Amino acid sequence: MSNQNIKPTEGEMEILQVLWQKGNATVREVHEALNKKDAGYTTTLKLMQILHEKGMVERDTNQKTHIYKALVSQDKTEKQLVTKMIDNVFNGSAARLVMQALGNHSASADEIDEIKKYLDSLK
Amino acid sequence: MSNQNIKPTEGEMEILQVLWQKGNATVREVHEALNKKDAGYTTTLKLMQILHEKGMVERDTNQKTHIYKALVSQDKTEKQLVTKMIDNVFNGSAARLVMQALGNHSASADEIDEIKKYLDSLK
DNA sequence: ATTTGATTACGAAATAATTCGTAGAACCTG
DNA sequence: CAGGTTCTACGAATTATTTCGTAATCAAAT
Repeated sequence: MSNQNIKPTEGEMEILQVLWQKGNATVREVHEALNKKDAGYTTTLKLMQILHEKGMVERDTNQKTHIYKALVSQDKTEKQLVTKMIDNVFNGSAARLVMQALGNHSASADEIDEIKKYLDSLK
Repeated sequence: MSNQNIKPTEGEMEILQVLWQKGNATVREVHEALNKKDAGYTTTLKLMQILHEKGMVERDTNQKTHIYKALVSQDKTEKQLVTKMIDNVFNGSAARLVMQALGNHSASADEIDEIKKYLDSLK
């Protein structure tokens, strides 16, 4: 099976998102992107090192300051998390998740149209 | 603020779901409903006791065998989890979550119809 | 060359979550 | 009532996750 089990923790997810958004980045860049009052620099560093151990990111160590890049795809990771939530929370019903997501959250009229179009394209 | 912060852990969620489904239940009933190879009876018990400490379930202790019942609403809990995922994983876009959930093939044709109806009802 | 500042490595503390062992109480059944 | 079973309580072990302190390394600047 070529299926690596992607299961980033919450802290790891925060970092992955910065990497997905920036393409690649140094520890400092990531750390500043998530300017959380709580965590220190070495905390971010450590998490990124763990991500590297786990094979979820790669890094270029040619320079003193390493440059990180996500190896796991955003799409696959999101899918995995969503699937897990559908199973764990919504008893396997994607529809229930969708309705819960739309019922509360300010889904704008635009978003709703977008989703409709998407549904039609699924058929 | 009347907003209790519902943040069940994964293990707690499993139990809550059984309680939501059954209405109320003993520890044994819950434990058997989730017949996981891994966990022993007292593990389930402990988790339910923790849920009780945290105020997420109530229990009737008149009989030797206690009867548990969820206090937090399924709807609110699901909403909270979904909202958190939208924020943490999808940068605030409910639409992105929805599409990810539907793109999955986990949605049947029936479900898709249901969602369409729901969207129409939204205005 | 020496200092200063930024970086990585790494272990370990702190926190959170799960799992289990054991003791004692309550309830049968004979 | 004695023995066996089921239950709760509770502490503690285990595992996972996050956070930090410190040392070593490197680079830049004086």
